[in-house]
Amino acid sequence: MPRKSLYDVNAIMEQAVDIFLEHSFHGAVMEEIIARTEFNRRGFYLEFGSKQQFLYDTLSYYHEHTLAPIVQHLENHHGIASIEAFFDAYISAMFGRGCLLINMVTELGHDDTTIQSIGRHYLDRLQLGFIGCLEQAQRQGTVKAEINVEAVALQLTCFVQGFAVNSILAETKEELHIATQALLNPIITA
Amino acid sequence: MPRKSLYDVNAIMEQAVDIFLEHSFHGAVMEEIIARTEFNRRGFYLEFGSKQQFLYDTLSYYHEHTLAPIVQHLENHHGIASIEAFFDAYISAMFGRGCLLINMVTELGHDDTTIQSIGRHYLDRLQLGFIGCLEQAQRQGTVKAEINVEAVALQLTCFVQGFAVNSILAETKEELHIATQALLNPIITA
DNA sequence: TTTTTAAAAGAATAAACGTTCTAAATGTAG
DNA sequence: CTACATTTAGAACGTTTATTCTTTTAAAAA
Repeated sequence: MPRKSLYDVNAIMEQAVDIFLEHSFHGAVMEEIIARTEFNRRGFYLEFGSKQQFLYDTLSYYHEHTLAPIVQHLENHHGIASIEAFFDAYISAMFGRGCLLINMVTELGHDDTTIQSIGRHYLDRLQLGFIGCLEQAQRQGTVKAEINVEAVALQLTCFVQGFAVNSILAETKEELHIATQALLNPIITA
Repeated sequence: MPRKSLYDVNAIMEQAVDIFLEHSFHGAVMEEIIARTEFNRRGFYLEFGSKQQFLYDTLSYYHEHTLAPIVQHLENHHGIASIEAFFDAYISAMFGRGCLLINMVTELGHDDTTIQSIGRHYLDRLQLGFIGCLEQAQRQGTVKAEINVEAVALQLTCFVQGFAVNSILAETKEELHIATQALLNPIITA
């Protein structure tokens, strides 16, 4: 029997997310990927085949382990509380780092249809999540009855991407929370 | 007397913006930059010194010719009308392309302090522009007196970056306009 | 027209990069 | 303990990249 490989794919993915967040896709060179992960070159290419495929897998891991659990808050359908929980979790995850998916959309989105499609699915899921929460909140009477649910959801979805960008430059978490409050205040019943 | 150079730096900058928007910084190779601009290699390095400096100059051109005229709307201090004019102009400029400055912030923002600083200045200017318009609008009675001007300005600034990202993936301009309306409606006096 | 000077074109260069290959090391089964 | 299969480490390879150099071309002043 042969020896078993020493590396833990999940741990590697975790570091890959950091590396791609720090340096972008093209800015992250194989040298650093090999050095900072517990990989050896051969293992890397046996496991992933190419740097490009490695990005896709990392993105998939990031979606599953970072984005999906946050979006999950919206899918609990607890109205406005879910939306607030979502933003709290989102700010914590993004602050000082930004969002890997959004970074890949801005870097590769024009050329790479795979990234485009992942990005669009993510936006759709957000949009549907917000709609569900807002409808629930309207039934509960916690948001104003007169708001246009789809339009507000579109606005919230857009806002989330703004957070992803601002998180890279923001000096403090505070301003992100203040912006969220300004966003939610007007739709909440007094 | 020697012959004069044939290239027009402004025209080149215009194309450079397109190239960097399409392929990102690292994704844009000198081969294409030389081929798509009316440049020859020697002229390029005589004029800019390096690809990196070329990016900075392109970014400066982009700020002056694309972003600044749009932000200018906010500096007219015509209250809510200025804000609406700003968003109309912004959506037109970004749709299907995204924002070069924001793309460079997401791609290079962690490593490159020059880009960081350009990005922060831009966000500050937006923030101040929104504050000026909102205060003016409050004096005119066109936005509600009870809103927290700084918080709403923070929210609008954040929203703008979300537009920059969504513009890359959005199918139609319509959804961007709808989101803007949802954003502005709650602060406008009935 | 001649001379001069710089631009244009693109070949050349050296470094960096993604990927593959080689040889040594090591865990496991018999 | 031996033999094997596979990992590990990192040297090697072929491309691609940014940058420089060389040669040819052409505008403009004398």
